[in-house]
Amino acid sequence: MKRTGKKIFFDFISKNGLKRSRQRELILDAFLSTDRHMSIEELYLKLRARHPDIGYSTVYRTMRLLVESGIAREFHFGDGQTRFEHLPGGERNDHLVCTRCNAITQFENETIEKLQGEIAASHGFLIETHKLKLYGLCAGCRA
Amino acid sequence: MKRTGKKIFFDFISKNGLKRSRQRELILDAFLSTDRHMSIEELYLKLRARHPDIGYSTVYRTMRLLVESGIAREFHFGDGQTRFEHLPGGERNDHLVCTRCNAITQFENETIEKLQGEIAASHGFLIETHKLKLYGLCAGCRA
DNA sequence: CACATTATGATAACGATATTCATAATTAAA
DNA sequence: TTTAATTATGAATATCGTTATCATAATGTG
Repeated sequence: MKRTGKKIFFDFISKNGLKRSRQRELILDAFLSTDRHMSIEELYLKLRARHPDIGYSTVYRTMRLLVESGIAREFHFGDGQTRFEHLPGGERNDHLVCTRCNAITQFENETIEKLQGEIAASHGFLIETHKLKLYGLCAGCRA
Repeated sequence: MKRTGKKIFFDFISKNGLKRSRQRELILDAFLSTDRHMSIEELYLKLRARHPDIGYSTVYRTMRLLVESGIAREFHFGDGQTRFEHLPGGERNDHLVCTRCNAITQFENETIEKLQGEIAASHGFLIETHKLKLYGLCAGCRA
């Protein structure tokens, strides 16, 4: 159990009366072993290369569990597919999204977050989370 | 033609060899007469109350035209449904979204936008647009 | 007014996601 | 360790929002 993410997930599993399975571990590994924002289909194809017996539904179901357990987070970038990112290591809510090549870069900015808090407060609003996406052209695509 | 939005839309219609229709005008009116972020279904239900002969498909098609003509803009707030907002009067990219009652309030903040520009610049990124959503509890739901 | 064109509404198709169900795997108890 | 109860799986089907198809109706142009 080298990975923190794995520990969190399997703790979640046992805490909720669920069961460990080969598939869940494989899907978790596939998810943890990439830095990209993978969609279900991408994860499925990646997995199927080595494990042709894994079903599409299982990937869906397991990704839902990863979200519930708090180690993954859903993201929608507007292409109709749900994508997932790692959560441990702090929430990553802010992204630069290239409208040409779809490259996604994350950033964070304390000042912006502070301002968000002030804006919310002035509306009597209590922030749970936020999402900030800057759409445009990345350095590569501008060149 | 009292409304600016109407003029823009029907100019777009004739400029593109399309035709005016009773339905298009009704849908446009329904859209213009609300401040909320309406989904297709909500618009359809609102319309059907007075005009039971309007079809679902026509609402979809017309909303696409409103977006193309530049007077409406799509938004996704994570509930799986596309919602539309008025465009004239400046882009509105920043929202407070209540996770309990789904109320949506817009805001804008120059300082945040300036910081966005700086962040993008430091990545060699050219911003075309942005979306900022603060999720949490609105004043009403906190009480 | 005629005719060519576009719009309509109903229905079917669609893609992403969710659910069903019979079978298989896992865990807890004995 | 075998059993028994429970949960997980994969395949197929259903669902939801959205889009396309198609025959008919409305529009607008000459």
